[in-house]
Formats: sequence, C-alpha cells, structure tokens
Amino acid sequence: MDSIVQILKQNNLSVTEGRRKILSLFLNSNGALAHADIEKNTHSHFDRVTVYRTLQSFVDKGIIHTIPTSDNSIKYALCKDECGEGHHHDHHVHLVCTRCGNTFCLDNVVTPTVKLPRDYTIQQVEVVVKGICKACNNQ
Amino acid sequence: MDSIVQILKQNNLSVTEGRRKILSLFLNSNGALAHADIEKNTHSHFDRVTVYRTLQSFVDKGIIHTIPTSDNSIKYALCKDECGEGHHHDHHVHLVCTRCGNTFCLDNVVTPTVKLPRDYTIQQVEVVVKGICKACNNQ
DNA sequence: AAATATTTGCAACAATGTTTCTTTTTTTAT
DNA sequence: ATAAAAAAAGAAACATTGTTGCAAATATTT
Ligand SMILES: [Mn+2]
Ligand SMILES: [Mn+2]
Ligand SMILES: [Zn+2]
Ligand SMILES: [Zn+2]
Repeated sequence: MDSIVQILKQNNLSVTEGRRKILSLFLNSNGALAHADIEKNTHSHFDRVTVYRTLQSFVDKGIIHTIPTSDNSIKYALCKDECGEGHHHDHHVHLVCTRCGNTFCLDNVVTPTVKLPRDYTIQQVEVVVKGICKACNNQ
Repeated sequence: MDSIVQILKQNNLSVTEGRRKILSLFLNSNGALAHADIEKNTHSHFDRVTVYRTLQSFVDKGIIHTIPTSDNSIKYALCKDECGEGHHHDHHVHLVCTRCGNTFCLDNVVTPTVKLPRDYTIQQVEVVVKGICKACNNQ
C-alpha cells in the first residue's frame, strides 16, 4: 500500500485527494513549508480553507509540527520523532537560513537543556537558529 | 528631562504623543506586548497604521525586539541589552506562560550555546520556553 | 449498493498588515 | 518667536491571512 495512504490510515484520517497531495509535499520537501508554499505547489487546486483544515488536522495527529518564527509566518514540517495525537515530542533545533530563506529541522541536533529560576516550570523548549544552511554554505 | 523623551531623543526619533505613550506602555509592562495589546491599552486613540509604524521604528532603533511564537502573533518587548540601530543583541530566553498566556523576557537566563554540524553557520539563537511563569506558580 | 460519517468548497466575514497621499505636528533655522 | 523644512499621523483603499456555517460532494462502513 502507498506509504502516504498508510500514514493517513494509521492516524484515523480518511484518505482524500487533498490530504494525499499535501502529505506528499511534506514527504518530498527537505525543508519546512508555509501555508503559501502549499497553495503554490498545488496551484490552488484546493480551497484555502481546506488547506488550513488539513494542516490543522495533521498537527493535531502529530504528523507535522509548527516552527516558531519572528515574523508572523507559521512554518510546518514533518514530525520524525515519536509524535502522536495530542502529544508532540520534537526535541530538535530548527534553522532558518538567512541566505535562501528556507527553514530546516536539524533532527540530529537536540535542544539544549535550559535552567530557569525555581519559580518557573518548563514544559517545552523551542530553539530556532538563524544562520546559513548546508546548501548555501557549500557554494 | 522625562526618561521617555530621553530615550526617543537618544535614538533620533522625534517626540510625538504616540511614541511617548507606546514607549511608556512598554516601560510599565513586565511582559511582552502584542499589537492588539497596544490598541487596547490606548483605547484606539491612535490609528492602527501609526501603531504599526511606531513598533517598526522602535524595532529598527533597537528599543524593542520581537519574540518568535508558533501561532502567528508577534510579541514585542523592551531591549535591555546593548541593542542599537541595525543590531540586536538579545541573548536571553523567553518564556510563554501556558496558564496566563503572557510572554516574558528572562533577562538573567542566557541562551545556551548550540553546536551545529560543520556545514552550518550560526548567526543567532532564539530560545522560547513554554511553561508556567513565576506569578502563576505562586498562587 | 445503500446508509452513514466525514470532508470539501463556497460565501460571508473578521482580523491583520500595507501603500499612497494629504494634513498635521515636530524640529530646525532665522 | 516666527518661518521654513522635515517628519509623522491620519484617512482611505486595498491586500493578505484566517475563521465560521452550511450545503454539496466524497469517503467509509454496513
Ligand atoms: Mn522540526
Ligand atoms: Mn526579550
Ligand atoms: Zn540556505
Ligand atoms: Zn503566567
């Protein structure tokens, strides 16, 4: 069976053209995608609302995760860790390349531990590095 | 001289009612502010465009900095480090309280060092912690 | 194949952000 | 203090982004 269909079924999502296509975009992209990237790559074949809903359901199911940015543009990327419905466990660092503008999950770079004063409780640590990506550095 | 006026003059910004009021909001707030918070606190006394432009000029001058979020909502907070026109040097951790929803600069918590593979270049590291803030923990 | 459940697209709306231009305010020079 | 120059604010129009309710279409279950 198609691995895309498999992922959708495993997550109790009914298999529709939009979900198949959008999931395949993530599987075939090495960087993170914004809503606009998806609209563009699908040539607006799907309604904007459908794209929003699809992204949201993928996040809910733990198939993709969001990446924080400083400029009001959510980026989404495939979860490669043990994420599932209702719980994300993405403990890796993200890189925003200031040259090509792409955002990447550095799956092998774990988030450093942060020590806060006693009064605070840590639930999750997000690390976003601005810098130059591999591809841009090698040219 | 009023310290607010002083800050504006030091940064070569002409002193206007809007800038004075918005800067004082930041000086009197212990957390970060979103555009909407400012609109609300000024009772929409200033045009929305003016608020956008004021925030942008403050960021440009290094008076305030933006804080990345995962939900498409830019937060702004006073720069307490050595920031200036064209260069921000905010090396502290940010905390988003999942109970009260506020965002705080933890000025005393320096961002941990991150080690990336040789192919990458680091320019800036942003750390956002989700958790419970001091005030919420002590009640 | 029919019944049921789910998803989609559409429309209308709300919120957020940008651009251009005129008026007003602030700053500088006299 | 006044006039000239510079800068900022406000208004309007528009663009982009995100949300909600509902009927039609599609997918899943029986
Ligand atoms: Mn990631
Ligand atoms: Mn800060
Ligand atoms: Zn790059
Ligand atoms: Zn709190």
